[in-house]
Amino acid sequence: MERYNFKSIEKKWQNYWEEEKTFSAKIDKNKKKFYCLEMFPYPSGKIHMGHVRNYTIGDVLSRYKSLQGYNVLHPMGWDSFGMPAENAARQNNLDPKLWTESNIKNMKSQLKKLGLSIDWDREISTCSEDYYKHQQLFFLELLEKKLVYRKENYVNWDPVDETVLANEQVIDGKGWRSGANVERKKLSQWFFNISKFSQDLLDGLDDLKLWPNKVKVMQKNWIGKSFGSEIDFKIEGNLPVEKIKCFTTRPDTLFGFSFLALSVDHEVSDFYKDNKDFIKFREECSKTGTTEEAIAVGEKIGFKTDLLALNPFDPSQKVPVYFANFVLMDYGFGAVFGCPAHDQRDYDFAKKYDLEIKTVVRPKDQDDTYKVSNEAYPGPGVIINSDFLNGLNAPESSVTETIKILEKKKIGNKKINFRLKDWGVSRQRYWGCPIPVLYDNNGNVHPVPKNTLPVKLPENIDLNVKGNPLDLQEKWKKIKVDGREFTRETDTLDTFVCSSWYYLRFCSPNNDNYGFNKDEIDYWMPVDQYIGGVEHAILHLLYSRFFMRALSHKNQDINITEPFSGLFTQGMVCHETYKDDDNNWVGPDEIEIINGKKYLKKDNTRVVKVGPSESMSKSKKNTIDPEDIITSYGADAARLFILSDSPPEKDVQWSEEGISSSYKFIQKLWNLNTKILEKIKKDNDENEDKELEKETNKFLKRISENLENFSYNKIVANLHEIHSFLTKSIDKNYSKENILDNYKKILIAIMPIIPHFSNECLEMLSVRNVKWPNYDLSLIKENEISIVVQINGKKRALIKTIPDESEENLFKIIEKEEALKKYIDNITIKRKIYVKNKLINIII
RNA sequence: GGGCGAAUGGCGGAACUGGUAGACGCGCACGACUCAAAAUCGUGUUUUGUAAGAAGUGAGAGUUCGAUUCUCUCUUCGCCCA
Repeated sequence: MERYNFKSIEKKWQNYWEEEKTFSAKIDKNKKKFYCLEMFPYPSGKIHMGHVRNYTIGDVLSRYKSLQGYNVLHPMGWDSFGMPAENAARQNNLDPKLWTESNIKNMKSQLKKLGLSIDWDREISTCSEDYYKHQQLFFLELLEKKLVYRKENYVNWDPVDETVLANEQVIDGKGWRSGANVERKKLSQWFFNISKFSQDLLDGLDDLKLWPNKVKVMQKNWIGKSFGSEIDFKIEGNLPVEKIKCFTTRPDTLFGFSFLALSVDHEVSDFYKDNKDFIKFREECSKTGTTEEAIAVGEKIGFKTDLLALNPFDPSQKVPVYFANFVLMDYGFGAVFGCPAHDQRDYDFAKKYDLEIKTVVRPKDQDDTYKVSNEAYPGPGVIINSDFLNGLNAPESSVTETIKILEKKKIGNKKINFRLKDWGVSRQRYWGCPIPVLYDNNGNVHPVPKNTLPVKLPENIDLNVKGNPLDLQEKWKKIKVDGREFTRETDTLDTFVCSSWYYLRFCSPNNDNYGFNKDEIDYWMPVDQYIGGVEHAILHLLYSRFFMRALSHKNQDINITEPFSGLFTQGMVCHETYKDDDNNWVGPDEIEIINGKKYLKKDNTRVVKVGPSESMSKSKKNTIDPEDIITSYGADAARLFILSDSPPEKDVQWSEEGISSSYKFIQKLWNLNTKILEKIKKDNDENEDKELEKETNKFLKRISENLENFSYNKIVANLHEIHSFLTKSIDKNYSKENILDNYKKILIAIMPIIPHFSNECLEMLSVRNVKWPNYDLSLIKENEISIVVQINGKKRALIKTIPDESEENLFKIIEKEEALKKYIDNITIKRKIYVKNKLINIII
């Protein structure tokens, strides 16, 4: 029997698809559209298994929808701006553009080898001028709509590299590359006003029925709506400060007030800017870092001011005002009131500085003498020791009641606060989209005239410099407009901006005068199914949702607010980890298996330590190169295996045994195909067709359902089952016509999973222009079914009968059943529970 | 610390709205082919027991004729936020 030559067959079909432009998408208003999008990759140089999984899942869906008759848009592009290119270029003295372009070329050819149904004519790359010029125009439009603004903000500053670091580039307070202690520095930066849409972004989540709940919960928490009040505290002391505004979610605990805490960046700090102790304290604070985690874990420290704050409900109660390291300027107003009894952070602070701890909430099961001890009590209960608030249920009615009183007395207001902060988009980097803004000699902002866009990145420049290379490009920076001199903005945009609208560009990749074309986005948008890693659950997805709103803001031409109506987040690809005796990581390709034990390949004597399966990463050396896999086993085998072992939303474990078994299975399918072809050649008009029809339709039903639910791992199981059925029954007397008809349907149904194999076999049967085979429920109907007989809930027998049998008839059969006699003969039956076509439970 | 989720054979995982637990695959064992091995094919494979049977879905309780599925408590793990 001839072996399946995946190399030539896969190549053949990939060429065919390319030449025929099989996956080219065109608007056809008579057809229902389906926009399937996977998160586009960063062109790092090579695809990894995560890509294989992501794009295989999307490809299965695209091909399935296409077979069902949808007009499918399935594009691919490159998220090609960003740090790695700049770093690589710096290290090897290369041009980031050339580096990126050559990576794209390589990865594109690798993706093609996977046999993906992508419309490559729509390929886009965010670092190309054709892309970023539209982004610059959007920026200016947002500037006009006042959705972009400039403000001073603290950043992580690396004094050695003279550069701004992202939070994840700060490791233990040190720069990831230089190792220098990171400083806080105030810089003027560009911001997108995402917080303007906080409520809308939150409300929009309810309409996203096809999003995983966990992602919606994560976004909801990130937006972080909290309900409370702002309160003005009167201040006494020797400084010209009359009052300080605070935000709190627990105004009902005001009687437990024992200090007021300010951020070191609060305006009151101006009075202390020359105070040596305060300067020292502020330095101390910057060491603990500004992340919420660092603050929660770190020691709470304070600096006592000369001010006293008055309790608005009882002005005779005066408490000290502190600067404290756990108060952030960008939360509320940079000021919080401390209630140690009912907030652990405040409790720790009060203990340290020996401040009063007054209990004002008691748990429901305690009486009014209850006193907080050892730790704060933040839970629900009843208000005590609080004058006119006593007896209220906390926090439900107590918070709203307190706010009412505050408003009546004009000392506070109801206030909704959001955790979501405006999006800082300035990056002091070369390899990004230039921000199209100019400064005149007085530092005033002017948009770059739209007709002069794009602002192109200067090429062939020296990247081995400290700080932002663009800052040193004097020639590029200086520009004359209408005779006036200006200086260019040298910051570039966060790469998340590029990925916030690329889904629109795919609808009209060649539209030259604007980022997209209205008719085209009206037809294709929104994305019906977006697929990608859960690591983008918050930022990328939220930014994209914001960007769609920002574009349609004050623009009646665009009536899309949610870019992605369906979302699927796939799990990671994992692999066993290995270490040698010296605890060095060892890669799978450095290992040899002898008698079931894993040895180091190079000396064959030392056994490696097998560690847990972890997500593939270069540092742990547990990566598998997809290209090697495709070369040795073929794209269909790779696709089949990446889908087979786990549900797509969970992590999958890559294994040598697994991929090899998928490879063998395709060989088995091929052998079966050969047998079926022989069978079809022979005339045979005898008739055992019913069973074949039934099994085929059962298979089609299962595979259709599993495709709809993303249960792709179960599809692989279905495939094994139908293979096993056909292998066992191929020698039966099926008529030629029937076997052809059913086998054809099976081949079409497996096309989304293993498209090269399926197309090849269909071609051998001269089948073209295929449609998704719908199943026929009437053919699946069984004429004999098994019913479980339970005695007191325990399974005792299985009896065969016809469907929908009456309880009486069924019981007649049961009485005759030998195995059951010992249980029911001469015994009174208390009760019978009959679940039609499933089971009968006899209670004795 | 808070939120969300998960826990099923040696392993990955099935089990529709409560109704035959362990589909399918891997691994393993045995057999066939072979001088032999690999490949391939076949059979078996939750545990225990010769068997009939009994036990069994992280632990403990509850609801129910019946619980992997629902409720509560706990343990462990994962992810996110801190």
